Amino acid sequence: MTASPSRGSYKPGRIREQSRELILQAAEVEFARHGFQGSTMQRIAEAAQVPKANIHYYFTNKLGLYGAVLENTLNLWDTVFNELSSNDDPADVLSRYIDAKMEFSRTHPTASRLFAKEMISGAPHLSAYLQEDYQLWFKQRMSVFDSWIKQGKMDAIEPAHVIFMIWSSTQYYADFEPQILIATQTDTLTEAAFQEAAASIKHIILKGCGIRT
Amino acid sequence: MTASPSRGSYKPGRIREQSRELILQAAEVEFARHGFQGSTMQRIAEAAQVPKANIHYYFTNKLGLYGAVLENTLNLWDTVFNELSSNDDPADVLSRYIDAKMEFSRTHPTASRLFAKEMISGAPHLSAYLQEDYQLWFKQRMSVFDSWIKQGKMDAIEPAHVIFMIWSSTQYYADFEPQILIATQTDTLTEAAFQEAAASIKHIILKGCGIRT
DNA sequence: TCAATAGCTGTCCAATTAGTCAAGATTTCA
DNA sequence: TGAAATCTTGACTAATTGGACAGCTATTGA
Repeated sequence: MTASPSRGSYKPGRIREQSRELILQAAEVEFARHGFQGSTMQRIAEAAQVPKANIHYYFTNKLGLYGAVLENTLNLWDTVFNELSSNDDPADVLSRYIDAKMEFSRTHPTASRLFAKEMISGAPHLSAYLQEDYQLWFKQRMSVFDSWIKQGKMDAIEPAHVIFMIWSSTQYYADFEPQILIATQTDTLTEAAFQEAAASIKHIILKGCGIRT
Repeated sequence: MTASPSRGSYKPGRIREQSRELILQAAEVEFARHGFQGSTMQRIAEAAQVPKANIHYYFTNKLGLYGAVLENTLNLWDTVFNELSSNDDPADVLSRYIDAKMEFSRTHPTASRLFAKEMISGAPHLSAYLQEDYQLWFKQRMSVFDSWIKQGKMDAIEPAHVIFMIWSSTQYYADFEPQILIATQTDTLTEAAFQEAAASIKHIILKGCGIRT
């Protein structure tokens, strides 16, 4: 609203994209750690190494910034969600999906944490995104499981719970990292540790669902 | 520091306990939903239906209140943690433990969420509690699993990952309730839903670990 | 009954922080 | 080059909020 482009035959600068991205990244880390209210524009500005007023040039207000971060993050999630494709071989599909989710936890822990915090807070800013598309996606995947059950390819377990188990166990390694580190008495989760965890999860889920590998 | 009991042969009132408890309960809900920074003393006061200044009479400051809430909560957790007793029958032990954890998620969702938020934030106020005792507990349970593996009572899976799977999947139904509600298109998680979830988790974990029931 | 102690709260204050703004610097392209 | 558009930022403001505190009421036990 500050400067409205009246009829300028101007170039929609690419500085814009760079600066926005820089700020968004800093904001994601800040929001994931301290939540919406707990984050300060000042700290985000410092992390992004720009003056605070510069953030307000690119984003209308704090909520707008938060929304932009959330949207950014949700696009990432979508990619991983859709990794759960339908296929005739449940062992193959679920293995891939668990690996993809686990890889996401490893490479995008802050995105996972941001999402988790939103959920725990009652998803006040997420409910808009998680409506019809999401429910459709969920229903479709459920029906794939159902068909596997009908074909005797897996045990008769309510598919929703299987999906929830995959989500929870994989996200745990991003969201609850401090607890894992303390419990296992290590100080970083290595890539090898993630692979070992993924292997364990795959073993338990597949075998636990009666899926032949 | 306001009124120091110099040498009063007085009775350490029981009003104290009541008021403290009232405030703690309101604070737990508030902190679980909005986190430490996001919570305001004013809102907690309103929820507890006491003037804000009254909270400051019982608790030194916001951090002190938060610490008290956290300590309260951790005592609850301990009880459930210790449900994982050692016993010769893994099916029995794990079944009971999963049920206990699930029951905790159902009856104490705010405690679960508070704990989760702390973890996701890097456990800044929790690290003190989660040191030696916790690590000892974890090691001991791990060795129980190891003995089961040695006795051929379960598959050779790194015990830590099994415990993490139990924790994550059971806590999920408290922490990520909004997501579950949206996905399953219901508006409350009934006791029956919890039992069904517990049954699924038990099926998958036990069978997945190769534990005979 | 009556101090002494414990419990309560309205009012105020200082610090933090989101957001504004206007002036200036830089970039773009005709 | 130059003027229009875009970008930058220091300084300021208003609102929120944690916390202090003095004076008050209620409870207790002798």
